[in-house]
Amino acid sequence: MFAENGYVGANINKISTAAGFAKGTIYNYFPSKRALMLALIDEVAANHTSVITALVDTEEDPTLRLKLFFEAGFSFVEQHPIQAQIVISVVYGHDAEFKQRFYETYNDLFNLMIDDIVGVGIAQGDFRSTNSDFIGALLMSLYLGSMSQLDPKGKIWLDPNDIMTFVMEGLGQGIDIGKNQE
Amino acid sequence: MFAENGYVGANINKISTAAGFAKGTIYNYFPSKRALMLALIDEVAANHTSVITALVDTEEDPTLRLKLFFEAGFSFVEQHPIQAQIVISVVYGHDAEFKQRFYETYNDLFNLMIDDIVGVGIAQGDFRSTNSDFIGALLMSLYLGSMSQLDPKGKIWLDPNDIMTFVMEGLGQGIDIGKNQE
Amino acid sequence: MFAENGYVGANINKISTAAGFAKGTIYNYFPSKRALMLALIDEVAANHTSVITALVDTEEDPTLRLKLFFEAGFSFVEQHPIQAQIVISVVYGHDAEFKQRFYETYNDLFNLMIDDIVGVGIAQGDFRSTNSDFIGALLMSLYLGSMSQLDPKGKIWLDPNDIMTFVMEGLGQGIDIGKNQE
Amino acid sequence: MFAENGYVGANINKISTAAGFAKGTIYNYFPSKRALMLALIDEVAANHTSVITALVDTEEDPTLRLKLFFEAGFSFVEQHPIQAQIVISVVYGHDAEFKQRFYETYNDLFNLMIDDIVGVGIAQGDFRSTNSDFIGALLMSLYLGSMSQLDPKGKIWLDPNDIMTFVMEGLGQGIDIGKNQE
DNA sequence: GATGAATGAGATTTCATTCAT
DNA sequence: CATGAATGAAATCTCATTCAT
Repeated sequence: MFAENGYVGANINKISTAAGFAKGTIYNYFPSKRALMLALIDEVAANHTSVITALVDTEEDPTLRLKLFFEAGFSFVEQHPIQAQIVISVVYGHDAEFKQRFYETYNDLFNLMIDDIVGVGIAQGDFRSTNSDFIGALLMSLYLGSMSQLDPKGKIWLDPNDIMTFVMEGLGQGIDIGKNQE
Repeated sequence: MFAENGYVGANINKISTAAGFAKGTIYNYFPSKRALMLALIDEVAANHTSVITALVDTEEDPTLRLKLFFEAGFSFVEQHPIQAQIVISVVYGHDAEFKQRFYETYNDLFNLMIDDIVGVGIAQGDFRSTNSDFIGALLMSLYLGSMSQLDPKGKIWLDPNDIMTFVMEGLGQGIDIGKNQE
Repeated sequence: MFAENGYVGANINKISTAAGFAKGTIYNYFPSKRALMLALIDEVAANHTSVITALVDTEEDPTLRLKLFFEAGFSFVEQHPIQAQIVISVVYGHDAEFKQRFYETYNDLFNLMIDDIVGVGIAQGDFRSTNSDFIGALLMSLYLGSMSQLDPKGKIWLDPNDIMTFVMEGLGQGIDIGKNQE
Repeated sequence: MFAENGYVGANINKISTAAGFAKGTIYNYFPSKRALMLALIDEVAANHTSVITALVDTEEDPTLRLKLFFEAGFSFVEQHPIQAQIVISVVYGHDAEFKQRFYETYNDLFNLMIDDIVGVGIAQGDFRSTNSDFIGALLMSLYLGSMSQLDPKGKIWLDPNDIMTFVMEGLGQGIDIGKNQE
């Protein structure tokens, strides 16, 4: 409900009914609609982070880790489009408290990208750049932007492989771009 | 108000008061809150499109035109952060009618990017890719994503020049990335 | 407007526009919407009353006068359906002030029917009844009821001649009923 | 409230307060003011129809059935003046949807009068006329017209017996008219 | 005298939240 | 522990009326 209609657009009554409970039951578990949304953000963040981290940690090479980050990320989006939509809703929404909660709960993921992948990659000379913060932020921005290009069935319009290729190219690898995009 | 709080969060009463009018006065000019929002989308689209088109049309070379697109785009965002926020609000929001209106009113800009810049650039061999649709969508996505990284003062977190450099690199030019990012 | 939508349903703005004036102009002539309606009731009453009285007064015999009353009445309704609708609106409406004004302004017509036609008719033995008030009220009720059976083109569904025949029969005359109704 | 002030004049806030509830409670049972009114029309129609039908069906002779129709009808009006006022409000009001609902829900009553009473009465030679539709419509019109002559206490100004006598006379019976009118 | 932009009281409707059962 | 009827603040929208031009 939150994913489909946004926080204000979501309706506690419909949420509870869809969940198979009565309206009041929600208030036995969450003190308010707002608290429910915050709990949801936490849950999504935990899932999202663990899926990506788990896969990224199977490799050590920064380039491979970066690829795995995007792969795991896009895979998460395709398999959990509703959770992804929640993220988009919060990131591009208007609620300061939700945004803050998002940045808090996704802190690990940002650090993974900026320090453990890009930072190490630059230090080892794998990536052409002197500024890991910029590159990290750019890549996260590109990732979030791609996520938001969901069609209703949760399929990302821009092919993940093509995006990765484009990114690798920008970071110094030479591969043909766009070949997977039909 | 729409920019700051989103469509649902905005309040007609506060909007009118902030504009120095009484509640009812708005309804002498717009039949509904929704119609006001649609008019706003149209106005922003017209401004946004004309600023970018005007600058892009001063050059003929696809590479230069692409640079000018981003320059004009980021310049518009920095000078009109509130209008930019409206765009973000619509693009990443939950209202289907607003989204459709956005895509209708921004049609020219999408065509400019995809056909007139990327399409021509690929045809001339300036850009390494065979798929102008993908590249065009990716670049528009990157542009919109960057726009949304506004801080409250309207300053984009990611430096426009760096983004352009990254893009040029991905498309086949060789310049150091991230040097302008402090 | 009042006829079509009722007093509350009528809109001062549309009224003035349809009249070819600006909204404010009405208030140069009438202190309020209510005053406008009251003036309208007076005007309709004057028309209505004078049309019926003029025709009824061309005869002296109560039976003929009663026939002329209905003839003139139905003729007025068919030629001025909108004015007739105003009358219905007031008589069957919910505004006490309007109703009172109606009974005041239609006082002459009620007296014409009850005293000058039915009263005289009973006194002369033309009508079988001992109660002119009842018969007068019944006939006025029947007249108003018939008036209200207007279709949008102002045509009364019940044929006036048939109603008159029915009435005459009830009052002691013998003519076939319903023959004019197709 | 609807009876007293008409549909537009009635106020949801006052309705709910008078009913001993808060404003919003009504909306737990009816989706809109309009839906509430339609439900009310249906309920009144069901009551009204069943009271009349039940009594009319105790006799077989058309003349007696016609008398019982008026008796039951006027009895209903005197015992449920507020429900009667609702009917008047709808029949002589300006809302097309309400009118249509009225004619739909009162269809059985119209058929009872036109086909089962007047039609049969004419066929059997009890009523002098060749047109059951006209007589039926006239009698329904007379009935509705009489109903609307309510004083605030629900007492009909025109005595039901007198109206019935008048009607019987018009249809071919010979009884003194108006003797019961005090 | 005509105008119509501005007004704001008041109406309907929504929905998060409470709480007695 | 679950329920859902009741609540009322708050939001959108209407429209008779005012008044400066």
